Amino acid sequence: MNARQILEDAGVRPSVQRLAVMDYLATHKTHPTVDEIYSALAPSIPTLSKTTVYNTLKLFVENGVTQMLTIDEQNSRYDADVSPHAHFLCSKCGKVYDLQFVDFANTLPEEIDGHAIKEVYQFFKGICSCCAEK
Amino acid sequence: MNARQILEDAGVRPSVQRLAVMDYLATHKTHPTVDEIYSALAPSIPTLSKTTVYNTLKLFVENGVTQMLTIDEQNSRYDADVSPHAHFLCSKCGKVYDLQFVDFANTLPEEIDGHAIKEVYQFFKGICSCCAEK
DNA sequence: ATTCATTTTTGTAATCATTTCAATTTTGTT
DNA sequence: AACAAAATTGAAATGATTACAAAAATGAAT
Repeated sequence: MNARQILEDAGVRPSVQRLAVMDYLATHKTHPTVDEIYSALAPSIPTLSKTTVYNTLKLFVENGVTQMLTIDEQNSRYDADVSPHAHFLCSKCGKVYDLQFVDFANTLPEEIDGHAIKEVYQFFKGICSCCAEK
Repeated sequence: MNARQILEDAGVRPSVQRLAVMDYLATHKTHPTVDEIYSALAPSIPTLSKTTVYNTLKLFVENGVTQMLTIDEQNSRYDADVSPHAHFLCSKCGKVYDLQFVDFANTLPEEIDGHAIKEVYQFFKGICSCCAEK
C-alpha cells in the first residue's frame, strides 16, 4: 500500500509534505528520528520546516498510521508499521531492529488488572549481531 | 532490604543523598520523575541539588540497582524494582502501574535473531481502572 | 476565474529536561 | 591535622520539542 493510500484511508489530507514523510517512513524501516526525516527530505522539498515534520508525525500518530517509539532516550523514533511487533535497540551502534512480538503475538490481552489496554510496546536492548561480530 | 543494604551490595558508597534517593524509590513505587524525587527530598536535605539527583540516578542505573523507564515521553521515570515486570501508563491520569510480565516471565530469551539481549521493557498504555470508573 | 474561509506550512522564539563543567564540600586515609 | 579522592553543588550550555503568529496553499461557493 502506498503512502497516498494510507493517508486517504486514515482521512488525512495528502499534502506534499505529508506524502513525503509517509513515503519516507514506508520505504525506510529504520525507525528514523525527526532530524533524520527532515535531513532526508529537505533537499527535495527546499521549503520544508522541521516544525512541519513534527506536526506531521503528531498527526500520523493521532490517526493511528504511525507509532512513536520511546526506546531511545535521546530522540523519539517513528515507525509506519503499526502492526504489533517488538523493537531491539543496539547500545553500540544505536540502530533499531524490528523483532516479532515475543510470545503473545496472537493473544494480546485487551485488559490487564482492570486497565484497558490501547497500546503495547516491547523493547529490547543489547548488542546486535552485527556489532557482536567485530 | 533497606536502602543502605542495596547500595552496599552494589558497591555504591551510601552518602546521605544517595540513601535518600534510594530510600525514596524503595518506599514510593510510583515510578517518580527526577523532579518528583527532588521536590520530595529537598525539604529534608536543603542543600540538595537537582544535578545530584540526576547524577545519583545515573549511578544507580549503571550499577543495576535502578531501571530507567522511557514509557512517558516527557520525563524519564525511575524504578528501584529491577526484577522483570511490565509497566502500564494511564493516558488520562499519567500514573504508571506495575504489571506482571505478560507470558514470558520465566522464559526470557538471552538472544533473538542473533542479537544479545541485556534489557527488556514491556510498556502498556491505555486508561487505568481508576480513571475508567469515572 | 475570483473571492473568501479554512487548512497547512513555515520560521522564530520559548520551553524545559538533561548535561557539562568548574568550584566547593565532604569523606576516607595517612 | 593534612592530603587526595570522591561527591555535591549551582550556573550555564545544550538540544529536542512546542507555541505561536504570519504567510502560503487549498477548496468551496459564487
